[in-house]
Amino acid sequence: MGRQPCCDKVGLKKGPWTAEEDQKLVAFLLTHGHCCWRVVPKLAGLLRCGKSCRLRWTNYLRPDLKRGLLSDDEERLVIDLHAQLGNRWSKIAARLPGRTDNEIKNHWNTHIKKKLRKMGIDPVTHQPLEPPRPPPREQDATPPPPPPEPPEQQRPPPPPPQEIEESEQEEQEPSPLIEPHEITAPPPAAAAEAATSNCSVSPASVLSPSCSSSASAASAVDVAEWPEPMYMFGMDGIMDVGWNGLISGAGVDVDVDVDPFDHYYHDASFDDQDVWII
DNA sequence: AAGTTCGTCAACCGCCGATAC
DNA sequence: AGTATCGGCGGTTGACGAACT
Repeated sequence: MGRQPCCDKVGLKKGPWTAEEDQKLVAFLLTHGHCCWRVVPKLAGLLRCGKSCRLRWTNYLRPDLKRGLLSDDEERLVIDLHAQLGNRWSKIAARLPGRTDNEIKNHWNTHIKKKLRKMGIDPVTHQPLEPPRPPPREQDATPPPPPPEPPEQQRPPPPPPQEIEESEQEEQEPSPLIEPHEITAPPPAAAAEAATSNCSVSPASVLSPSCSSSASAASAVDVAEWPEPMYMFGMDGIMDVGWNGLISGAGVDVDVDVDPFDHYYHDASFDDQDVWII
């Protein structure tokens, strides 16, 4: 009955990821992509559950992550989108290329909330904050006070305006914005998303040998766009080791002449779909 | 200098819809 | 049709460093 169990949770490691674990996971996903997250940790030699691997990849290791503080423009966009969508962080993140829902959620809770309150704006309703009520008099304290505002997470998000609904319908439009042949070798992030809905990602489609030799395509990418992905490893050695070291360090037999991600050009004109062109 | 408080953010937890069996 | 798992999402936690006393 049903599927096979996700993973044997006994003996699995939890907590912060080590550089070695990052290396193994990145190397595996670069060479094999992922068919299903359940098997990734086993095949990559990690004592983690697939869920943890997916989280680590999507929130930290994905090469297309921007990282760093949100710009003012991004922050404004987050506020606008939050006013329309509420706490639907994944929807908001989908409209900010290179940002994760976790990152936006954290930024909202630690920065934007305070900022809005300082400006006299309720971060939940996006309406002006009510002026503070005068303290209740002694005799007023006896009856039970009216129920306080429910916690914000229990409140339903404001109804999204029509424009969002319409744009979301566009997102669900099955016809692709570009022809499939235009994407011959999606990067792991894209491959990962593709694999989510279709377990047919072949290793070659993620990092093909031809990919490593087509260094000319790297000219389409400003290498300066990738300092953060290097920073993302959070390990000092990676900056010196580079992708080759990263991969070979994990014992993966792949010849990578240059950064594998240099072969991809991220077309920022497609807001809702990360489109990668070689 | 030591102790305490505050802020940040990576990672976990639990839930839910979709889907495989 | 029913059950169990997967993948994804949002809320929360806890470790760590910075700022403050």
